[in-house]
Amino acid sequence: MAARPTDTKESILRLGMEFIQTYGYHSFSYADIAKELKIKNAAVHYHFPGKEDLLAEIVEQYIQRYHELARSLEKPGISSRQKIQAFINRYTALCEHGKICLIGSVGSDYNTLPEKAKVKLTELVKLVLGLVEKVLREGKKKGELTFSESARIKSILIMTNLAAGVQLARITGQQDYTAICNSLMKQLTG
Amino acid sequence: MAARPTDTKESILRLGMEFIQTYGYHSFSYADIAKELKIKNAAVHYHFPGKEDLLAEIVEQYIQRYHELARSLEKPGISSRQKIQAFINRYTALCEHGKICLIGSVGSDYNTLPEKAKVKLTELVKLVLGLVEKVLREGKKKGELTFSESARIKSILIMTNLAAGVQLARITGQQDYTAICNSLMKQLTG
DNA sequence: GTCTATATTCCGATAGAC
DNA sequence: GTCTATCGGAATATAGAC
Repeated sequence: MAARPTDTKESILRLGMEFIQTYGYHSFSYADIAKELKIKNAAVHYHFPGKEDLLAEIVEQYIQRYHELARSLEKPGISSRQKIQAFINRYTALCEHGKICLIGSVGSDYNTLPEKAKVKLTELVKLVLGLVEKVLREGKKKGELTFSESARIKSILIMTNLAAGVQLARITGQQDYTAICNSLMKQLTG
Repeated sequence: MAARPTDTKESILRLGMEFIQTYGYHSFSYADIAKELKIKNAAVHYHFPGKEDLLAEIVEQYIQRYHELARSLEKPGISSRQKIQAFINRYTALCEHGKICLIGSVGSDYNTLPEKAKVKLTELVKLVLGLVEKVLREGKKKGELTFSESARIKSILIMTNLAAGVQLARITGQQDYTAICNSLMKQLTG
């Protein structure tokens, strides 16, 4: 099934991410991953000795993806509105597959997480909030975005709307999430 | 330990609620409850045959508490501002104990919930959103609250800010949650 | 209503062969 | 790098005595 040596490891990470966003960290097992990849329990343990090692690398991968998003948005010619939209689009993609964001999923389990994962999760949240805050501050300065709160507070408001919004979508339907997105963009771009 | 027959059942419900809000539905066991109440595993099963029965009753209890809140806010002489504050205060109380709201906790586990709990959770969310929406609509009509969105959308925005806000507080600290509350009240009451 | 005792299943994890 | 085999532990749950 796996040709190059790293293929299996990458597949495990991908599946782990998917399971966490779909079912939650405590609701999938190494057996679930092994079955899906048509390998055995022990093979998963070879790549990630403990489940907490897998979790830490999944959160780390999410961090790297946000660094990549930040870099891609630094290219010239992208409006602040487009940058905010790119951020929102990440949540929309999750929503359309019945998933929730990693922060919301793992965050709900915060008090049961191994210390290593707690630290990485905090790093991730600060990264995301910082990214949004920067876009907001620049957008306001350039006159492309309008909001009355501080950029810091506004980034928290937006992120909490989206993170809880994708969770709400699974309970009451996707139209509530769509309404959140429309409202956020309308607030910011008048 | 338990004098009246219903004491144990009430204690189990109370502990179950606390565990769900602190650790999550999949991270506590009947053994945890039994140990805390100094009874045995089997005694918990007597009151709630399956864990999903316990979950359903906990969500139902939460529904009843919101009905009580709704009734208490119908008394005359309470301003719309005070009603919103009463709603926010529920989240603040959770936050101060490192807990998150039932909706956010169980909502993260949505795809793994028994059908009975899913139905009750949907009922709970609609109840809470409806309650906030009503207060917003009346407050706007009376000139006590200001917002540009529809009351329905605004209720969703407020609820998602609070639900995710208490989760964020465990990760990055309580000051972010406090900032959310201050911002929400400032938005609504100018 | 609570107990002892136990059945069943699953999970995370490891040893050692290939 | 993956396998077979297995261990220890925990969780949900039930039978039957008190």
